[in-house]
Amino acid sequence: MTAVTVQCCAPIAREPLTEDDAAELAVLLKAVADPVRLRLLSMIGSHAGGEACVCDLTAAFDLTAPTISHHLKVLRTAGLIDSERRGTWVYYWIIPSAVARLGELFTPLAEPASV
Amino acid sequence: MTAVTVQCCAPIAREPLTEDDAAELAVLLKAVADPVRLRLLSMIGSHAGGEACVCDLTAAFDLTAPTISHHLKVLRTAGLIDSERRGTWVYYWIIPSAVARLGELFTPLAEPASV
DNA sequence: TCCATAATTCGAAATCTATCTAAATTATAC
DNA sequence: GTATAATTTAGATAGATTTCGAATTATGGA
Repeated sequence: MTAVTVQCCAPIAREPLTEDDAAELAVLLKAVADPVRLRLLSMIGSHAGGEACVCDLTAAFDLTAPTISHHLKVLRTAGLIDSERRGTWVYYWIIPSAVARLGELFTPLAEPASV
Repeated sequence: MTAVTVQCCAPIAREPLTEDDAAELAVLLKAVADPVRLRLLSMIGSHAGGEACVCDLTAAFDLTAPTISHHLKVLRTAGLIDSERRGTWVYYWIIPSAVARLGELFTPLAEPASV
């Protein structure tokens, strides 16, 4: 036998969020609620080797370097990505646990009761 | 034996999002990237009976009725909640599949390889 | 039919966000 | 030193967002 668990509801729907928790969560969600940042996140995450050079990222958009830099900083401040300089270039990678935490907010806690 | 699955990565990080997909997703994420709407969503979802009256929701905030109405409309337009008038009052409930879809974006597809 | 209440819609004000240009700054390689 | 990659800063602008008060719609009861 496997799952005794009950498909309840996303953590966000189990009990009302406090005002403070909601404010904090909104900051995290705002970080990903932008088309450019979503693409940056997915480009970084899907890049070979798990990391991407800013030079590649900037080249993929029709935006200036300062603008890309700004978006990367928003993602970084939110704790979703991290970076390191190696020689001339700066590389970014995803922090999987942070992204997973986002997912857990909306995902039912338990597996569906075995069908 | 249970899981042969590999913990890969969130769908968002498997391959780069197209510009169109990113734009569409951003709309959905923007809907939840607001403290008031997050609280509304969690209040509706955690309310006894699975639905909540606008009158209860409005009373819980220090905001006017039109403002709450606006936020409910954003959530509704995003497909996250639905509503029905019953007599004098209007009731809202969560659309679980829509909320779950949000979660799936950031959740690793597979269970962790059995430890 | 008229009135009171619940909720939404409308229109406007204040604020925030994304983006640019341009310039300055930092770090590294040659 | 000089060139390149990237970030930061400042100021500017266009557009989106949050919020309100007033007007509107829908319903139930006197």
